[in-house]
This record gives sequence, C-alpha cells and structure tokens, in this order.
Amino acid sequence: MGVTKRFIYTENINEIANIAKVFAHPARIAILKYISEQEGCICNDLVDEIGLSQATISQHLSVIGDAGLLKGRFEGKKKCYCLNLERFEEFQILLNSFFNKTTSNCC
Amino acid sequence: MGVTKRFIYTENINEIANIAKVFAHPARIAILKYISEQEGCICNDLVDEIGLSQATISQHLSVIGDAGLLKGRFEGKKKCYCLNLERFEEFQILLNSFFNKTTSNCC
DNA sequence: TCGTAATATTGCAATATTACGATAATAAAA
DNA sequence: TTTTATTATCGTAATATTGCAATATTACGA
Repeated sequence: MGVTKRFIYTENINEIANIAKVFAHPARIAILKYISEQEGCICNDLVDEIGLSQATISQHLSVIGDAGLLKGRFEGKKKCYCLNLERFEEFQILLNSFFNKTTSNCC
Repeated sequence: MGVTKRFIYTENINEIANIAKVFAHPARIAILKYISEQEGCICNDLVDEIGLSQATISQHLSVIGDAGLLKGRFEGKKKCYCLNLERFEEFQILLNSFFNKTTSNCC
C-alpha cells in the first residue's frame, strides 16, 4: 500500500506528474525564480537567499535537474546554473494540450 | 525536521506550489484529463476509468477541489464535476509570470 | 602536497502522501 | 420503511518527502 501505481497511467500523464513534482515545493520554485532572475547563478548564493541548509538546497537542485529543468556547468569550484527553457516550455505545452480543450462548463 | 518551511517563502510561491501539488500525482492528472474530455462527469466512472479504489479517487478529488480546480454539484445521488478553467488559467499565468522573463541562456 | 571553498552524498528523524478496507452518510427507488 | 446506489470519511499500513548534520568529493591556490 501507499505506492503510486504509475503503471496504470499513460507515459504522458506520468511525465507531467514528474515535472509538476518539481514545482510542488516552494523551495524549488524559489530556486527557479532566483535563477531565472539572474541568468546564471551560484549555488551558495541560494543558501543565503533562500534560508535552507546547503545540503537541502543541493538536494532540491538535483531534483530540479533530474527533471531536466536546469542546465548547469562547473566554473572552477563553483557551479553555474540556468533554466532549461526548452524543457519548461515542453511542460507548459503538455499541460495546455491536456486542459485547454474544454471551453464550456457544466456547473 | 521534515516539515516544509512555508513561512520563509512569499505567498505567491506557496500558492504555485500548492496548485502544482495537484498535478504532481498521475491519478489527479488522469482525473482532470477525463473530466476535461467529458464536460461533466460522474465520480464512479472515474473508479472504473482509472483503476483505483473509490476511497482513493474520492480522496484525490478532494485534493483537486481544495486547490480550487474543480466545480462540482450533486445531481441526486451522483456528483457532477467539471474543471474550474478560471483557476487553471490563474495557475498558468502565475507560472508564466515567474519564468517567462529569461530569454537568454548562460550555459 | 596541504588547506580551503564549493558542492554532493549519506544517514536519519520528522512529517506527508498514497492506497484501501470498513464504515458512515445521503438520496433515490422499491 | 427498507433496500440500493453513490460519495465521503476514518483508520491504518506502506512508502515518499523534507531538512539537516556529518562526511565525502572536487577543484583551485599557496
């Protein structure tokens, strides 16, 4: 019990859910927002900016990254991140394709 | 430990996270998709359609409803649901306003 | 090489989510 | 009223998530 039954859904549905999970935590939205405002950033800034421990921020960054929403590269010791806008748009298009069909209401 | 520190984020950020949480489970996306295709539906249909127990479907419906994404009313014994498109668009606009600023990339 | 700065990983405690059987509540039909 | 159909709620087991301290890893500079 208690396990999400992914196998009963289509691939598209599972993918939307996976990306949405990234946005389902305020820390990750705050991180994305900050990065989007900087065009490039440094992870340690995020610790100061957001107010969670370095371990927690790093963990959130990897969740965001695993979903494909970040591009990042090392510049020496530091890691520079930016949004993967293509992936972000993909998500928006997927969402739209699901729910922008209905225009009329029943209630 | 283990509790999301909502108080360190802005209201907007917490709201996006709350709505995104609805989409963060494939069952809820499947439910929304099905409802959007029917323009109105009946909860028991969802049990057959999706393949989860009635209790679980009902629980998911209340999560979606609490986030304001559903309109529903009783028609006799049955409950008729439809999407609250206004709320859905609100979510999309919120998302866009956060991330559609950055056009250039750093990586 | 050694020390330091930056990031990642591990392990764990606290909490949240998911799923379902059992049961309650409600409204129509018999 | 009793039965039946439909939805909601409760209790609980299994699993997932969140957050952090401690530790590991990586890359640079002295």
